[in-house]
Amino acid sequence: MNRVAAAISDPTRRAIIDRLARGPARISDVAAPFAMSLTGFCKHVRVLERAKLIRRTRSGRENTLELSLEPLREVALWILRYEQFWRARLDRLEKFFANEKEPLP
Amino acid sequence: MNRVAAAISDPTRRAIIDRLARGPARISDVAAPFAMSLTGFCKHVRVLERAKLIRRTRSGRENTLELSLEPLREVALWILRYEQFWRARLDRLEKFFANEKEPLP
DNA sequence: CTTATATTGAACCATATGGTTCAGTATCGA
DNA sequence: TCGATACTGAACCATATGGTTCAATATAAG
Repeated sequence: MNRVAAAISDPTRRAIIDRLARGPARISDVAAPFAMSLTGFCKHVRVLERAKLIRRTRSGRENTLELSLEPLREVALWILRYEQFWRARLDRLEKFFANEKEPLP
Repeated sequence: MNRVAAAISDPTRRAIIDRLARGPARISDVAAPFAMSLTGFCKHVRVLERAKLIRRTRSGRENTLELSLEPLREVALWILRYEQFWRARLDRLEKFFANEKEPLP
């Protein structure tokens, strides 16, 4: 989980994850909103890929990125071991999510 | 939450958190099990301190470290947004299968 | 007062991160 | 075929991380 926690420590990469949570997309399309060179952007993609948080599908010259949230589970589980320290807050959080109709931003 | 996620991406620092979850302790005592110089260990403490995951109380020459799990909440919250996403997908999938005439393969 | 204990600072090293630019490759469309 | 599009690699830079050793400081204990 080292690479996963490190991966989500960067706001650009969290934004990439947020974007891909709405569905798979090409690198260029995901990169478009970022004020950064495409080369720099690709480095973030590499970091997410090494953390297994995204899968890449090459078809021709296009690279389609797809989110794989599985590795986040381990980090969540580690943090939730301390659940007892803030159980009340977590309960409220769960209720909040339970009442949401659209879970994603 | 950048510093927090980065802080927990290192196994030594996660072990420090695990140790301090059992109660406050002096730096030397926390450091003892680690095959590492005390100076090196103190650097990890600094990282955790900047992430506000531990508080330090100086009394004389001793530094007592105390855990503050609060900052982890933001990371947990961010991940749990997707936990909900998994559940929502699963729910939809279950409904889909529930309406199928053919049983599951 | 002297010495041992607890911790920090400074300097150093290797590697990773987050970014750039420029050049190259591969492929799609006209 | 030719040019535009979609990336990727190489080289570079600054800073952070994870570690070391040796020296310094502060304080507690004898």
